[in-house]
Amino acid sequence: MEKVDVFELIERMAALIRSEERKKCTELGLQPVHLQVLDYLSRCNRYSDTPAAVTNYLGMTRGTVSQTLLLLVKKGFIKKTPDANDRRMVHLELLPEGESILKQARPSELFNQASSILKEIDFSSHEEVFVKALSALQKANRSQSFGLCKTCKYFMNTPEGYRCGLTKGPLSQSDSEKICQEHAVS
Amino acid sequence: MEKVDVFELIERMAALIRSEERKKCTELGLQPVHLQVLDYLSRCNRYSDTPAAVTNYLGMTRGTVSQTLLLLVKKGFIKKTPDANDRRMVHLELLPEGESILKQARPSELFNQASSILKEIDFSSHEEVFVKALSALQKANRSQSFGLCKTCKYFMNTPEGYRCGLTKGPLSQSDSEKICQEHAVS
DNA sequence: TTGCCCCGTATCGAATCGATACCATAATAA
DNA sequence: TTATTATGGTATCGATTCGATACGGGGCAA
Repeated sequence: MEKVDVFELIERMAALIRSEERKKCTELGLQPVHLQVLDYLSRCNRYSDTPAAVTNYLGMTRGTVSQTLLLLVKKGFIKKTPDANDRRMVHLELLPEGESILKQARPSELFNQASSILKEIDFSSHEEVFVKALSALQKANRSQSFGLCKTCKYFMNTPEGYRCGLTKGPLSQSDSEKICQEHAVS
Repeated sequence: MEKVDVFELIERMAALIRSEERKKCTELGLQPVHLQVLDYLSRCNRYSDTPAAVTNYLGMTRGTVSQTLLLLVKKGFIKKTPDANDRRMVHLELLPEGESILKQARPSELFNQASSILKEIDFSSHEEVFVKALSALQKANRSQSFGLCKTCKYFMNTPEGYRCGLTKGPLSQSDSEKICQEHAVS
């Protein structure tokens, strides 16, 4: 765990997943936060299915959470039921419609593609698993044509230095390690 | 890669990182999207440092991106420079202030803690690396007291079934695998 | 030149979000 | 018991964000 920072890799994967989710969200007419709330509600038990817990977990204010929940109720994704013992409290419950939206929003094709890419790879070390997992995600995401410059099929290593075969422009070491929009896999 | 879904684990880690970032964001008076833009700009080369690329990458509309960039310029985080050849285009550049904010917003303590936890663990299989990485993240995040019920120090396995030592309430199998707000590590 | 496409911006309206104030209930103290 | 404080949730307002639409200006091809 010394050469590569595993959590740096995880953060990169998280960013990739985030932007994928964002696209799904706009398709479904939701904000990313709404999905996060639904996701949380799908994974909490009866001690943590309250607005206050959502507030703590997501780091929003109570007022904002209250409104978000109002919206989710109005859309029919969740249900509120008062607590039997403490009448200040409210329990939240994910309705089938909410689960369905959640399932739609999950970038499952991306994951499936990435999984099958990952399956065919042999690993020599544990850090490598993360490296390969990230690159599998990036490959699976290639439809959007974003990726690291030096993994692009137009990337050329000439005697005069790195060069982009598409634009013919020279590339610095730093360039080659950054994201390019024109990224293509061979 | 059959028993546990690696990307399911990654998604969970992503969610954890997201909520951590959100907290940092509100502290810094920014929206999560702004950080995502800054992060992108720190990792793109001269073929992808334009508003259009940001638009594609984050899945927002051009108008929204334009406004976001306006705000980031006003705050002194980025700089715009027109393209020399194509005068329709604009190149974006992260300023030192922007890099500094980005560095502040990154949940580095969380990662450091998680890393050191992870370092002391032996792995028997490659999938296990992901399982342990998630649990390391959760442990490092314990200050917020969220975590899986069955990993809590109050979790009890009695002859009559699972039970919460804090509330004395019985727990179903499903309960025990969900997030609890009162989660504590021993 | 004309027409067309692309990049970026401006504007408007709907929605989100945080701050503040507020109400109801519970827990605690007097 | 009553008073006080703490807690969980809501309502309202203003600032901000975001998407839709329209627009201007530059490149490109016929």
